[in-house]
Amino acid sequence: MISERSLAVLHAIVGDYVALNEPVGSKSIVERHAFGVSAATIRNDMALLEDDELIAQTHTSSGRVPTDKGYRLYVDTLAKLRPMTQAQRTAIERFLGESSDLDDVMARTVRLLSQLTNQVAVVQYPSLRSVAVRHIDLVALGENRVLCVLILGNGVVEQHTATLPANRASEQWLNTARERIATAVVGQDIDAADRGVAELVSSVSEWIGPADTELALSVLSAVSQQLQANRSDRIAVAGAANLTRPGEFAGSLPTVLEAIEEQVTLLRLFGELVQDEREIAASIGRENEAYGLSDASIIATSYEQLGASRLGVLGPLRMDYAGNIQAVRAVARYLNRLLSEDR
Amino acid sequence: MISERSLAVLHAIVGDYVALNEPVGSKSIVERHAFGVSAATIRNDMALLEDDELIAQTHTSSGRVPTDKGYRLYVDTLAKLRPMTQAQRTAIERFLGESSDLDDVMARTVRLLSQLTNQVAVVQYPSLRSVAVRHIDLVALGENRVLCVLILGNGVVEQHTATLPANRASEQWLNTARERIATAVVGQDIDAADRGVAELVSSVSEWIGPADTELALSVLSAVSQQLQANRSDRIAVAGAANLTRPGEFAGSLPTVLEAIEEQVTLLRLFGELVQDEREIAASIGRENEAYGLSDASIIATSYEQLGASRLGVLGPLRMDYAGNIQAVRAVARYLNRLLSEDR
DNA sequence: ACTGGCACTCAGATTGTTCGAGTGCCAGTT
DNA sequence: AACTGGCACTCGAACAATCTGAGTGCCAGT
Repeated sequence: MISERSLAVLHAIVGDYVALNEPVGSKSIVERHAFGVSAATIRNDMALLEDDELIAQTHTSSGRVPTDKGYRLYVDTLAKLRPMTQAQRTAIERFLGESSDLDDVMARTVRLLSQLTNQVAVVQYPSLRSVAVRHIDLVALGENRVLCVLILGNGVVEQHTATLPANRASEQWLNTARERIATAVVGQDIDAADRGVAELVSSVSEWIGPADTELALSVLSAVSQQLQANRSDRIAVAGAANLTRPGEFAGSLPTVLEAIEEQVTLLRLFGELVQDEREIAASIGRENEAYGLSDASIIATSYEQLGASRLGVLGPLRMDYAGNIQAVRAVARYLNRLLSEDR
Repeated sequence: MISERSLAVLHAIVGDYVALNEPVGSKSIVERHAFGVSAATIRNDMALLEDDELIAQTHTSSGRVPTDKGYRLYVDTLAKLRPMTQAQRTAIERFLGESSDLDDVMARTVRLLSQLTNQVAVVQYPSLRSVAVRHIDLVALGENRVLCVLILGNGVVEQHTATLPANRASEQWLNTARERIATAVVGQDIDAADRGVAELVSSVSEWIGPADTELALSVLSAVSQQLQANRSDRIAVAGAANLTRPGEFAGSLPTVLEAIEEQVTLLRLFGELVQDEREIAASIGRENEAYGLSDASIIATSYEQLGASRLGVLGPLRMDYAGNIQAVRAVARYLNRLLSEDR
């Protein structure tokens, strides 16, 4: 088992290393922290920590550096979170106030988070699953295309075009179809709406002439497809420039940039990471190996009461975990308030 | 004036430097290119080129490297464009085929361009100015908010929420308003539609009870605002990882990443760059100084017949201009076809 | 107008040397 | 048993000295 003081030493090492970006040695620890013991004693503790693979030396004889495992233990034993600085608070406050459409809110939020943490910030768009369909529209579009527009309770507008089979849909035909679908769908949440559409499909011949079943089916399938592909799988990213801070992602920068651009990766990662709603989750170094992000740490949480959407930051192993956790939590809380109040 | 052969030497230097990423010397030129003359002669030509500041040496005695001005002349005198490789052709062909909504098309196009060029690709969303309004909708949204949805001829859906003054709009009231606005707007192009709305505003008291003028005005202003803020000012970016190719953007990487993220910058740059419709434009090195992109070159063109929208690539000074120009042109042409055919 | 030859320059690689922060270990102290 | 001081040792970083070779400018000769 790890002694009380050894753990304190670990914390000191992580702290100093994050602050100074240099391997930290026994001597500098006694200087910078008021342990009541000598350097030699610290060295012994450090030897223990090294046995447990919590810290490592870059080469024989030079200060220690936390390992992934060390960071992990550090985060897990992180008790007191530093309160946010005044600057951070006012930044969030000032950011409050005007909000207009969802895209705007997302863009600003992600930028805010990135500035607060000086890392890459990632915000997933709110999930739509639990939100009601407010309006549906079918608009004829050129030859044989129909545009389905879905307006959701939280102000999100979904669009999708469906290609129709040969026989064209008249304006009037579209009107009846729209009406019919609307009654089955409006006011329902996404899942219920989809079930409603499914019923329409099964009873299609009852409400439409047999000649047009094919037409109706293709429209319905488009609507259903659109309901299912609820676009909560969009994300906003900001602060990529922070990755270039010298010495951070030396070799793996391209990989990280690719991962960020490849939104699917991020979505999977976030999805897997944030399992328990409401909790802050961290994934450190090689824990992200599967996503090619072994050199990065991710701090994330979910931000809708209902939980399906995520936000977080991505940064180097050597990051200010305490501060970033705090910032992620604050922004999530703030976004919760903004989204619920506002709609 | 510059001699025929000197120009050829410049082309050789640019070509070799782009290919090898090493300053190129007189000797290596005679080896790699079939000039019928000796190294010493080449040296004389190079001295001339250097007098004209078209090439420079990194230090006394070591090969020459093109200057910004050299690249510029190179691009301007680029006559024969290498035909696209077979691989590139098939990539574009394969990419053809399924297209669904605009977001998808943009995402795929930008990725395609990035892969073809191995640079950062930028595609501005199609401009909406010249496109007809196909449908307009007003949807009551919570307490005192109204969501305006605008569907345009090219399949783009615009959304915007308007906050109403105290007196709420009934569902029925919205219906009449919608109808009225629709007749003024549907079928018009954006500009005409905006004029239509302006007329409605000036004659508002005629078609609405005086009690509701305030209400009507706020809705109309929202619609107008939305028409004006035609969102052609969105852009899609891909291939940021290409910036990390070793040795390319050594110091300026953060700046470049910031510029890419700051879409406003890119939009301005593109806007200024592509003046003549249909033409390929290039901006090299310090020509981009105003945007903090002195280390980058941009190759861009416009891609809608009507010209307001742009696409292009951004890369290091030392890039394959001929190939990239070719790729940009091909993708623009392709996108033209796709967008016009399809809608 | 072009060429061959020659002296000169200079970045980059290679090697050697020194310096010092940091370590492990052990005998001694509390 | 826990801590401390001391000591020999290690090894990267920093610096200096040296060497190498690609490349140049220039000039006399074809």
